[in-house]
Amino acid sequence: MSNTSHSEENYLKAIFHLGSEGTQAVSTNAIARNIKTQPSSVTDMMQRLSEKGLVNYRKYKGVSLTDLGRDTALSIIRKHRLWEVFLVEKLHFSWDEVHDVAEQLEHIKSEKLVDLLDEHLGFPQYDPHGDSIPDKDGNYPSRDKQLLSQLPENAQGLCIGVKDSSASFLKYLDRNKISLGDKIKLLEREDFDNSLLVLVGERKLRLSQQIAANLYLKLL
Amino acid sequence: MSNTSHSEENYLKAIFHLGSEGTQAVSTNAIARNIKTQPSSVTDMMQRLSEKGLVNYRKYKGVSLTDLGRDTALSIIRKHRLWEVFLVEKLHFSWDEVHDVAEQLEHIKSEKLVDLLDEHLGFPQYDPHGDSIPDKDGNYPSRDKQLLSQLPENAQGLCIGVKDSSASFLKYLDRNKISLGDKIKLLEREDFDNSLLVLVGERKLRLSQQIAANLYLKLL
DNA sequence: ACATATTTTTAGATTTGTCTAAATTTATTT
DNA sequence: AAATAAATTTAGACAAATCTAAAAATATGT
Ligand SMILES: [Mn+2]
Ligand SMILES: [Mn+2]
Ligand SMILES: [Mn+2]
Ligand SMILES: [Mn+2]
Repeated sequence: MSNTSHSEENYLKAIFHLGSEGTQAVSTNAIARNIKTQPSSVTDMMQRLSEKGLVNYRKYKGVSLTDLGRDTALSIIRKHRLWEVFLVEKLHFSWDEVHDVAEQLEHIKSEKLVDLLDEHLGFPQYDPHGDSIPDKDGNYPSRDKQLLSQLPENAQGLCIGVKDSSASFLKYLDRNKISLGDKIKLLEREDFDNSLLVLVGERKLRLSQQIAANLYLKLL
Repeated sequence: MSNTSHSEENYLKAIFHLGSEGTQAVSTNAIARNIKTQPSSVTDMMQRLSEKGLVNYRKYKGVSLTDLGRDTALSIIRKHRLWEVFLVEKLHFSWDEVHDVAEQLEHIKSEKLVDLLDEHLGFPQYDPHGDSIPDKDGNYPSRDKQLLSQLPENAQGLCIGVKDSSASFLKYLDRNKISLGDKIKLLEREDFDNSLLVLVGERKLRLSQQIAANLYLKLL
């Protein structure tokens, strides 16, 4: 396999996430913003990743992942999400605490470790935030899901994921007792501010547009 | 806490191990040999670690750990050994496969992770090679153990650790079905080559001096 | 004690990954 | 189609970690 550094792996992941799974070209500035670095550093790195055959880079035109780059990115994402499952299921971290630790663990290099971890966890398909976990060949299920904010009135579904997985959003959900797996029904939309009146299980709640735009539902 | 790099941590660990738990001064060359680097790189690093207050360094006189350096080294060793236990107990790695992965895992920075891992493993006192695991304050049990090679005839004890934990030695032990916890009795020593005739459980075995010099026993 | 060998340090170079400031290219307005 | 703005790249610098070769300090042997 390719011999990628910690830093190179972070760039590959960013390109994957920014360019709808790596296929689309991504701009220098978008990457810089994503990994909190300067555009000039991104350009440097893109030239190096291009040398290594991990990205397709055309000056001023943005980058996309090569097949090799995509495989590498998926293997990092696989590790990230498996470690998140481990932290929540086995060590009882809460879902808002796992990301930063997983950012470190995802760079550990040992195929055996990843595969045994996967087995130890019972080959989970989704991480604690509802994101799907690629298998060892890089395949992952894509399920159809919709943002709560985009549903028509009276639609209902199961909450299966979050779009924003920042600690502050996750803690908001905890405080309001909204968890993955909950049944949510859209009762009515307030035209003025686009806030929603919803039924979470048995409870009536009012959710702002911002909240609703970050909750994924699987329609029932 | 101190903000140590991956590389700095490896140097601190080396100094700890080479200078009987960090208290004694260690030579530049010994460190270089231990971490497979050049003596000039060691000198450079010692000057940097000294700046950071992690080691006591006197030109040409060797180096020892400060209290802060010792604490840091112990925290890395704690993590290394806890991860080794995890890999063996939970993921079913064999004891000769864990070291290299633990060398990576020991650098993950999250106090919460380490403490929850410790709890998850049931606060183990020893790693798979019989080395003791420091607790969160850096305390660890020291038990009296003796090398099999140094026992008098007819002495017997429990095998509680290995001095050399290289994969090749550990695999030799596996092939010969010698494990930690086995009862070993020294039947006779051959004067010519210092090899030993021993009883491992019920089995009679002849062990070379080299093997015997790497097995720790607790006398019965 | 003096010559020789060994150990350790310094000097200078290299790689990786980052930065700021300036130059260049591409996009947007008027 | 210029002029202006925004995005991107280049140039040059820097810190961390490493190396090789040369110089300096320490240890050893006669
Ligand atoms: Mn995450
Ligand atoms: Mn996640
Ligand atoms: Mn080890
Ligand atoms: Mn060990």
